[in-house]
Amino acid sequence: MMLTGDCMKLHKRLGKMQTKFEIMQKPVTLKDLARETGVHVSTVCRALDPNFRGSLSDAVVTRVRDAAQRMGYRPNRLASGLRTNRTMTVGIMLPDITNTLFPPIVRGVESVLERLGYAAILVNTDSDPQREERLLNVLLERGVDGIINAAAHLADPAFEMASRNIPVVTANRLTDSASLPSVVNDDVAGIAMMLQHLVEAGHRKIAHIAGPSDLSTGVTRRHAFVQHAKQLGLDLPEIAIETSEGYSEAEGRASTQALLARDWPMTAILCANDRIAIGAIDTLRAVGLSCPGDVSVTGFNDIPFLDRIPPGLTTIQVMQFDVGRIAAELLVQMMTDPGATVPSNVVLPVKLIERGSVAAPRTTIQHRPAAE
Amino acid sequence: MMLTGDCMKLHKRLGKMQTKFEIMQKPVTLKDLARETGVHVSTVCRALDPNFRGSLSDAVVTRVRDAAQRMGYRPNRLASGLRTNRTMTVGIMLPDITNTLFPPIVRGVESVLERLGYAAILVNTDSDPQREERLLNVLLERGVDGIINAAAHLADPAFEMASRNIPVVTANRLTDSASLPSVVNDDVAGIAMMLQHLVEAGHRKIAHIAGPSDLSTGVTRRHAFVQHAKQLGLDLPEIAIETSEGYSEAEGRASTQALLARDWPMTAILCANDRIAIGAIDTLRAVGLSCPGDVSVTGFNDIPFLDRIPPGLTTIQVMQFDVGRIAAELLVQMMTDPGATVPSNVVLPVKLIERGSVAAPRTTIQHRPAAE
DNA sequence: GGGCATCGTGCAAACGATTGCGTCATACCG
DNA sequence: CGGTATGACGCAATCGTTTGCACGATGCCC
Repeated sequence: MMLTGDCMKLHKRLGKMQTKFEIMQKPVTLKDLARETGVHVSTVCRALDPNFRGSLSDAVVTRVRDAAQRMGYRPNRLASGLRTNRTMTVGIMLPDITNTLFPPIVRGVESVLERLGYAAILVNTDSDPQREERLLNVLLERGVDGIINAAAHLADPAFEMASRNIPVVTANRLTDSASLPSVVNDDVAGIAMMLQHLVEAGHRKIAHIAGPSDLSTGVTRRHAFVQHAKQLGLDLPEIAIETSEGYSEAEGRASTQALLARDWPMTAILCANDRIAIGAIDTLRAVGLSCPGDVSVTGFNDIPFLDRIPPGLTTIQVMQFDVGRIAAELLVQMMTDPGATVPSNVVLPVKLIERGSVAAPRTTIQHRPAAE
Repeated sequence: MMLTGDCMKLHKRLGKMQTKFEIMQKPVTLKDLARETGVHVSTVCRALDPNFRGSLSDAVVTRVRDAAQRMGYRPNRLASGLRTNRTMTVGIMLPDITNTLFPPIVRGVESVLERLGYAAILVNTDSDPQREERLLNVLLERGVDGIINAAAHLADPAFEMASRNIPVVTANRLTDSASLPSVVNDDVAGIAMMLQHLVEAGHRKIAHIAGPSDLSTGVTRRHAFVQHAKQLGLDLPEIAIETSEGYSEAEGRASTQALLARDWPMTAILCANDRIAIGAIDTLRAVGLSCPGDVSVTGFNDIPFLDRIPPGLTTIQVMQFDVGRIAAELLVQMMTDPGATVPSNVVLPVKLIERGSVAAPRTTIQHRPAAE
């Protein structure tokens, strides 16, 4: 009877193993180490725990550790996580990793988490709230210890909910709720510097292509633009601002067409980010206007390779790696000491990078191409 | 006694909860659903299993599912994975996500895995074997069901080992061992096309900056270059080839300096990838040579924004998204049906993109800048 | 009407690691 | 020498799901 049972079991196991991974050896567990070293599995567990605050004889500890080393023991984080409720895994949520703005954030996050033994599950929301909610579940089902959200929308009910049960830090963007710790760039200062720069170059009629109005970067930069334009006493009619639906070259092109169609004699366009600015320059060129000859254009972020793309976009350099790094540091604090309330909102300094896309305005401004 | 124990427990639990996440409710489990619906937890489990092949009364199924919905049940993948040995999580290993070559691969992988309910743990090796081994452990400890390795070195003992116990597919690169399924671009065809293109433009003295010799892309492209150069009857001395240590602009600059120092009258440099090519053009310009006027330069991969960088690099377009997508499809096959031996090596077609960095060679070739 | 298949559920043992508590034995103190 | 503190370990429950098996009930056939 017993024999039969064992045979069956063995047979099945072989049946499974003989498929592809022939030499597949079962991973060694604490139980195996216990058998090998002749102590109880609980003792093995403690011997392997680097910060175990109890007492074990040195003999046992070294014996266990040697065995673990020798037999290639690899802790099973699933089991461990099930028991302790800590998986040493965090979630990173971002709009789209192919957007060059985000990889540095990821590396920044990893730069602090990896040392501490964390791994990161990465998900791309494509700015789709439905996907975002689904992916949030994907993370929670896997018991992540915390989440870094670089895809935050201003209104983000799912995350508001989640953040009640699990540490969440937003990176690069903010949520409406001030309760969420965040790490962002100094959008206000960046816009102020840029506007100042344009004015110093002689511009007085400056248009703005704003980012999406459901993103903090969109509204913050837009608001900063309006505020500082007023302070500087600039002429700022409604039609000087066009709000794009997304941070893409295509949106930049479309928005620029819209601006041009309005017949406002702008001499510069301050764009909410680099990709929009690139699109803007595309459209300017397409209608026969040159940048910076006819219209100056500025960006935001200073994405990679931007320095190599003519005419060289004058932009605001942000520290994306540090955004990720500091966000991770906050998250670690929250994860390790849930008691400490760490809801800080870190704002990182930015820097103006002058390139070739800004020049003094022409005395005679010719807005529509002659051909039209 | 029992009472005291319970009190203690309760006290502790409260102590933990009252910290930051006040309203933190315990996640609802199968047990909760069982209590709620009045059936056994095993029944609940089956009722929730979409492809359960047994029989359950419709009444119970709907009752359970309703309760699950209502109470916000979220399956615990840790527990599930512990029991079934399937975590619905895969590992993606790549050299560096900030290298724009890799994000599309990641999205390609996700495009197939996400639909099937998989999540991805992403790790960056920085091409450091030590890190690679450590990160491999990070993945295995978390019980990933499979690994997509886009950071493969030619000799990769760790992965050879791992691939005996768990499905592994290499993407974009190959390993020495033919046993690992892989998805790569047609490096040979790409180099052949490019060489042909240069020859048709009139070049006969073509140098090559090869990629690192521990990477399949490095040696494959180099080998293809040599083969086709011979076939085309080109003059190809040893000094026409410089092997770089990495796929970076800096390496491209250094290698180009080395080539220039050799006094071989090359009229074109075929670079192993775009970033090397960009570096090459940098150096040419630095010593007063123009591209394509004095020396034609070509790349490989067609990374984003390349079309916007002057003079417009003529390059080979690869389908990185599909590399990821197909690698994931292979992986899924291997994960779901370990019996089927799927070790195929998929090679994706490439395409020549003509831009401005290739021109006919000058009749009079002047190699060292006049100033030197 | 007895026997037998089938259906709908329950039972309980896993999976591997963690941890509060209990239990020895030794050491030490008065 | 009795008693107690302490050190070194074992015991067993627990985390949440899964799944082979058992078990009662119903239906069906001869």
